[in-house]
Amino acid sequence: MLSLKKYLTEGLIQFTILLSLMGVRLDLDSYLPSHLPPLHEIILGPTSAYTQTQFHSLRGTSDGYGVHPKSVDLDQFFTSRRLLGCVRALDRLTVPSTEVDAWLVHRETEGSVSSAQTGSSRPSDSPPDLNSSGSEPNRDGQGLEELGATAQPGSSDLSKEDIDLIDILWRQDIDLGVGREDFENRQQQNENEDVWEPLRDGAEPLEPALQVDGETGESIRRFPASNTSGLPDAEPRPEVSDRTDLLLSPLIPDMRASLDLEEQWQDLMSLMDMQAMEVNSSAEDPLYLSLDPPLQLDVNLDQASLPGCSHNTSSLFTPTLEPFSASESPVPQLSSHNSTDLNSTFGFTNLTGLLFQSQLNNTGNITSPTTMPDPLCGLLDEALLDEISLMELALEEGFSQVQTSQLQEELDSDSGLSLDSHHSPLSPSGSESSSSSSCSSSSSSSSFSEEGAVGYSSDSEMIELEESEEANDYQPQYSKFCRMSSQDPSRFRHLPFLEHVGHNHTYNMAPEEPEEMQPIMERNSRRQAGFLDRQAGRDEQRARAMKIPFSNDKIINLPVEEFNDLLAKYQLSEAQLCLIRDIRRRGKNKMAAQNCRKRKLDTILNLEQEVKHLNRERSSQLREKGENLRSLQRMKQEVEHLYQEVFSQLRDQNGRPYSPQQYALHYTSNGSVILTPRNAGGQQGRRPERKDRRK
DNA sequence: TTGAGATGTCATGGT
DNA sequence: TTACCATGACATCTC
Repeated sequence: MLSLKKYLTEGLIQFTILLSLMGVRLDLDSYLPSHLPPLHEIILGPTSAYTQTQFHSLRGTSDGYGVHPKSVDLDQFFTSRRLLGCVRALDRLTVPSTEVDAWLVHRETEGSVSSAQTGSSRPSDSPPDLNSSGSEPNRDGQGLEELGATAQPGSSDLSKEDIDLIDILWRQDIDLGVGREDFENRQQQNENEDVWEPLRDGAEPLEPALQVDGETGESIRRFPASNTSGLPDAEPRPEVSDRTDLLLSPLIPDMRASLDLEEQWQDLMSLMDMQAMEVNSSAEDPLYLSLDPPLQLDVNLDQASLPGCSHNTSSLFTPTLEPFSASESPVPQLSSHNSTDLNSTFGFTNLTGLLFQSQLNNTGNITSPTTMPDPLCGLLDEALLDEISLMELALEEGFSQVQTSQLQEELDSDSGLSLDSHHSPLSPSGSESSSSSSCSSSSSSSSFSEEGAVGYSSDSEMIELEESEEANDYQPQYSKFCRMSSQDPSRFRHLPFLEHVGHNHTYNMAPEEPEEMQPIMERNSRRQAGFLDRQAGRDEQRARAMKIPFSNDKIINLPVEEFNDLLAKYQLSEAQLCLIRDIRRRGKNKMAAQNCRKRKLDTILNLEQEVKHLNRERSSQLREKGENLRSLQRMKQEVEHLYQEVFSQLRDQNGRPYSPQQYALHYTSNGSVILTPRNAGGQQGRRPERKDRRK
């Protein structure tokens, strides 16, 4: 509407003057109603870009060959098919259909609209009523006729091509900042120089009038009106009615597919969440500690007696050293000093370190358990300790690159997420990166995969996803993620009803949308119409102005061999060749930029998911670490009590207990426990007492 | 009027 | 060398 106002307020008067100077009588008042499209659209005639041709209507009803190559629904169609395949492969989802709702709508309007069917299809023998569907009127001559304009093709001296050219030149002047005065002056100059005379008379000049494109600096060769192309017309433009029929052949509006897509997304995401939960639950499994081989005490039975070893576990976990502090026992209380000395005295594994350290902890002399030396390094399985230490290293000192890569592999295997993955299963449009590289090859072979399209964003998809976000609390990144998609229009060159859709860089909007989607759609429609009219339409206008005899889609998407062959078929000027190459370069780069940005979003989204996954895993491992530490502490206490119990029950040849100050039990590498005199540091090999004892 | 977001385009480097 | 792609940077536009 803004563009309409702009044209009405600024350009319409000038254009009226221009047309009046050329002898064309236009009833511009007929364009004033608010529901009419901008004037330039009316004059330029419809392209599939602006016409509500409802190409999306075939989506979901066929194999997609009815989808317009640049329709916003094409990517969604592919996405829907792929997701539907995934979901069906899971054999657990049933995709509900809203077909019944559509039928009810049809039933209500059945009496009033005799020719209309459910909205999922339109009879081919009944011409569609574009105006009644709320879409923009046909911008070709047909549209002019419907709007009551008197400048109909064939009824005026000016052909549609001339009107296009006039409009293009006028708009280029506006783009260059030429004011109204300048434009009027130029009009007068044109009138004086009779520049338009050949056009009006339809006489073909010997030399086509050359004009310099102020925007591109290129020379525009203008051809007479009688020859609409001025060049070998290898692609004759069809008549309006034929084109319209062809374009409107696949008219099956399909909101159901979009709704299905939302549901499929929800199910797919719930599945992925379930997988993530499984990963977490597996990671949270407690780490069971075991002693293997079992603690073994080798005590010399010849020199020691063992009067009844109590295995009362309650006593084992009593954090005191009552037996040692008994009054009748000659064993004095041990101090930390003794413990240190003992540990430093014996080079091999010393249980006294554990014993006395823990004892001191229990008596309150030593506070932190982390300061004590690892007393179980000889008792616990080394593999277990390695595992614990690795976890601590990972948790407290960060992941090393190797660990990160391992974790990455695990994450990839678990959730399918990858930092560098361009084929993330999360991606609604999957393998666009590889597809972009295969764009030309696919177009050359005229075969394509459903996910390999390269092209433009799907605005209706975005709208649907936004709607689904609001309704289903979708994660917003998914709409952002799905905002850009890829399509390759060249892959649909063989489709007959798309053959004439060559200048479409815009997106179709679904013609029959729910009422609640209308504001969003109108907003996006206005935005895209204005934006794409300037951006994507620029090259189209240039191509038309330069009389490029083939479509921009071909220019952009043809393989280089076919492209060169196409160029060789025509006698093109240098300016035309330059423009064609620019269009090709810009078009390819445009798609590349879209793919690049999509990859960025994919990467960001994947990283976001990965961070969440790592956070969950970190929490799980922290819990596991705490459990391990508690278990380790319990084992320390148990070993301590076992030591005390065994040591207190050892007797020498005289039946007296050994003094803890003079003897200590040591755990050797072969699993035996020996009793060693503390002052016999150089006599470690001597075993005064040895007692085999299975625990 | 300003800022954010989207998109197109150009330049550059890699393949 | 040429064509193509990826991407950073910038411009433009809309909201």
